[in-house]
Amino acid sequence: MPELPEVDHAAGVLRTAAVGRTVRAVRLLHDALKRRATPAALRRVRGRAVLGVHRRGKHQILTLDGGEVLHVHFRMSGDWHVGRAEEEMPRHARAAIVFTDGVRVALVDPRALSTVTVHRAGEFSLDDLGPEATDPALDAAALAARLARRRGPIKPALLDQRVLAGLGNIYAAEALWFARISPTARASSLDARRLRALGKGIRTALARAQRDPARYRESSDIGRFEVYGREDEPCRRCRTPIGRMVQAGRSTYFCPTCQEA
DNA sequence: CGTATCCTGACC
DNA sequence: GGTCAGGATACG
Repeated sequence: MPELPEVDHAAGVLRTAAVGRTVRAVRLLHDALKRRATPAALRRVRGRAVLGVHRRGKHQILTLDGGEVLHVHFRMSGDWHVGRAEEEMPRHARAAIVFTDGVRVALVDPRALSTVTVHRAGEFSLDDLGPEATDPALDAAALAARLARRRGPIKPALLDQRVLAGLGNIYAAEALWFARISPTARASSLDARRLRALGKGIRTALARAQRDPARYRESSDIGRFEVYGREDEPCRRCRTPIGRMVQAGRSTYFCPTCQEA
């Protein structure tokens, strides 16, 4: 269930499993994923060694020794399962990378919205992505520049990966709560003080999750988030019941009292 | 800018 | 049966 902390963790799992191994085959097991990569493209990665695994925003990038790139995005519900080729495929496996030594990394994704694509040497880029949400250089001035032309509300702007790479629906809400900024505040109208708070809020929200990677696996534990999913429960700062609204088709949770418009 | 769409599963 | 889900994108 991937937001940035989960993808970062998953990329580490993939790195451990894949780097230094040689691809025997990449298999796509669901029609939705097959639509994005031709059999010919998949054949091109056979026999290639994995040089590295990198994360950029919520993207995972495997670089191969022929310069090809295998690009994976989990979207809503992807995760890796590491096993061996002779084992039964896990439930909801939608793709698998099988290595020549028998190690198999399966992409488990109940909703089958993940993407796996193959790119020839030099033909892959993520140039449209904004700076990493976790980048310490993302100060008030940098945020102001990213948000200057966004006339709409701040919350949907934070979800736009061209503005910032890596922030998702949960941590956008969390960051705004930490920064005490209303999700409806106009993005381009935030003053320097609130931009500083926002930068800090983004880092606080993400760092908290990154710090204890085990915690993200527990789906129902109380206290995992400050506002996300807490509609009608008391705000942890001011006890006002947390509100919920829909912005750009996504749920936004917020405190109507201590997050200023 | 918001909305619809891709998918499946969990829950009411 | 309907609603919702942690993402991205095509479209109006």
